[in-house]
Amino acid sequence: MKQIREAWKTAVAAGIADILREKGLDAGMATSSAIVSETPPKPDMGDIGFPMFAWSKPLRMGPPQIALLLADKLAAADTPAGTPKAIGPYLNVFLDRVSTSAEVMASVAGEGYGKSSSLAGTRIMIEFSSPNTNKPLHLGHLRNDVLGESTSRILKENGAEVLKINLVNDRGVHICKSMLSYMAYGGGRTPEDEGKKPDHFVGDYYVKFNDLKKADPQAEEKAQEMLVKWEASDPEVMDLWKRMNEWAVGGIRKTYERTGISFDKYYFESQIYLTGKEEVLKGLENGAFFKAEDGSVRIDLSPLGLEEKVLLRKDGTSIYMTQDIGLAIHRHHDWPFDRLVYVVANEQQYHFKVLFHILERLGYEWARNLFHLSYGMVNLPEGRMKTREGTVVDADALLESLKEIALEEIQAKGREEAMGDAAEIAEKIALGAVHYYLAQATPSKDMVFNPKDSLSFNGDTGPYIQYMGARISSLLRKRDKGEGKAPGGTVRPELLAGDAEWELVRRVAQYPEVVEQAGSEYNPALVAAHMYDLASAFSRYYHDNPILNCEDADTAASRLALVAAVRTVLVNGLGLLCIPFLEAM
RNA sequence: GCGUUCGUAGCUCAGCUGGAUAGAGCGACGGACUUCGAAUCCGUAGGUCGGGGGUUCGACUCCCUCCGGACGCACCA
Repeated sequence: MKQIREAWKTAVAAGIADILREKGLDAGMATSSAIVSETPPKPDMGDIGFPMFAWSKPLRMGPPQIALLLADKLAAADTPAGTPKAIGPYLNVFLDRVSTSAEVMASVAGEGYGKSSSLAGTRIMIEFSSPNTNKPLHLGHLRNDVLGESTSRILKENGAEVLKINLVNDRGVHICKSMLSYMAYGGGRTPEDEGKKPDHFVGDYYVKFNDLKKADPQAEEKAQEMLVKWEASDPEVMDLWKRMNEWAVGGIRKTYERTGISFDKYYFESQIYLTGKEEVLKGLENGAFFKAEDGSVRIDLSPLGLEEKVLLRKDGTSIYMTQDIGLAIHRHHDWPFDRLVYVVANEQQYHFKVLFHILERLGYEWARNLFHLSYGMVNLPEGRMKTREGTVVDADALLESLKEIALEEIQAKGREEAMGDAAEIAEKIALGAVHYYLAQATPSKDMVFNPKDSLSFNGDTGPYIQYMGARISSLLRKRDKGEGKAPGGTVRPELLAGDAEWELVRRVAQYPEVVEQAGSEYNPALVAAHMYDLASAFSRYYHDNPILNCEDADTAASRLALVAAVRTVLVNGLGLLCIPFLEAM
């Protein structure tokens, strides 16, 4: 589809250049990159649209006249297969359906439909999730995770070499709080003793710190003192810290396994929180930074229209920013990347703006290719999630409850026997529900997560798309068993040129362009939207047209091939979105 | 107060980078199972795109301003 589009752009450019020359004007401006193409709003208006407005001024003609003239020119010229037609101020192309269908079907049948080489040779590091080791993952992390994982997969699909990394926040005063609390109330018990998932076990003590504060007014200070001991590698503190961290990280990894999230490399703040100091001092030497009167090292951010920012305290200790400077440089040393993507909530926009500026100021070439994939908050229908009010949605509990509801639904429909392991399917439906819901929203915007809506099997949801995939799979299973009219039939592209079939062919054909755009914009929501469009187009087609049982063998074989192509796109696209594809549900 | 950002149908979201009558889903109302699984499909109602200016042949999209929400504005991470 992209090649076809590009070919037509070139043809249109040549046509415009012709007209320019005839008018004695400079034809140089009519390059194919100057030609805007779009998709007409309705299929009966054609397959590719070229608006003529922009040429109105140089040609001193009305757009409709240009379109007419151009249509004539192209009709006489050597163009790709298809028919150009002037429709108002647009020159629309009606593709040759038979040859296009044949081409599309052939390319879907090949390996890895949707892969492109648009990012070939690019090394991209992407950081996401970044959990704290004092509590389990919550709904906000799930959005982060699905964005990070999907974006990684989409970048890879476009040919990039991707390294997924997780920066675990395993140090700091908040970690000490759960440790203190455990010392007070834990009694040496382990997660196994209580039969709890270990990250929840740790998280519960973090919450209990509130009780401790009431019981011991010195609790906050004690946490600070413990942090000092930790930094001094006090053996007792380190011992407990290691034990609790293992619990927390172990539990969090279980959740990643469950949701299909993975990392190529883990970084732990405890190991790198001191880095960055040298780089800041280097920057001080070469004049990027300056020493303030109080002895702290700072940067002047007036080029950004901001105030100054401290990078090293007057006592020489480092801060969050220092650490991130060091870490970025360190990472580039570990794995020289062309781009680095940080999937971090939008509350840290200022931080990254400054960080990127600092790294550029330090003269790193790659600093211009750092990207903050900033995403909005996940709110609930009742409002914002608040830690203090206990309204934070726990990731594990959410998945569990969605799974249960899905299972009940399966039982209510009496589908258990038809699908083998009902619990496993229910789990995959729950995952599909959450991941689709989170991936479908534009990343940068805040969103409302409604658990009930996400699981609704009607409408724009993950389970709906999974269902359509299952229905196609069911048809194909039947074909393979020799049911229906297809046996002995031949796939013939001319049987895929009707309006109904063409609707599906077009959407299948558009998929690779969608993946490419999603990659260049770091936006999985584009893929999600296309999955829904395709699934619902299939559903309509399926409702209106017999597939397995249609009149003759050739038609049945052709339609089954078309529907199989739809299935391939669903399999590939859902894969990019971390949504399990289901053969039956 | 300053900065960033968002405001599209009752609700949740799209809107192809400035173009063809602003689109979906949910909810509401009304329809469709003797035929490939109805977890489905079809139809109806519902919008002065937060308000007001401006740029443009053309603005939901760009600029200004006001209103409203979110998030930032640490020598915390």
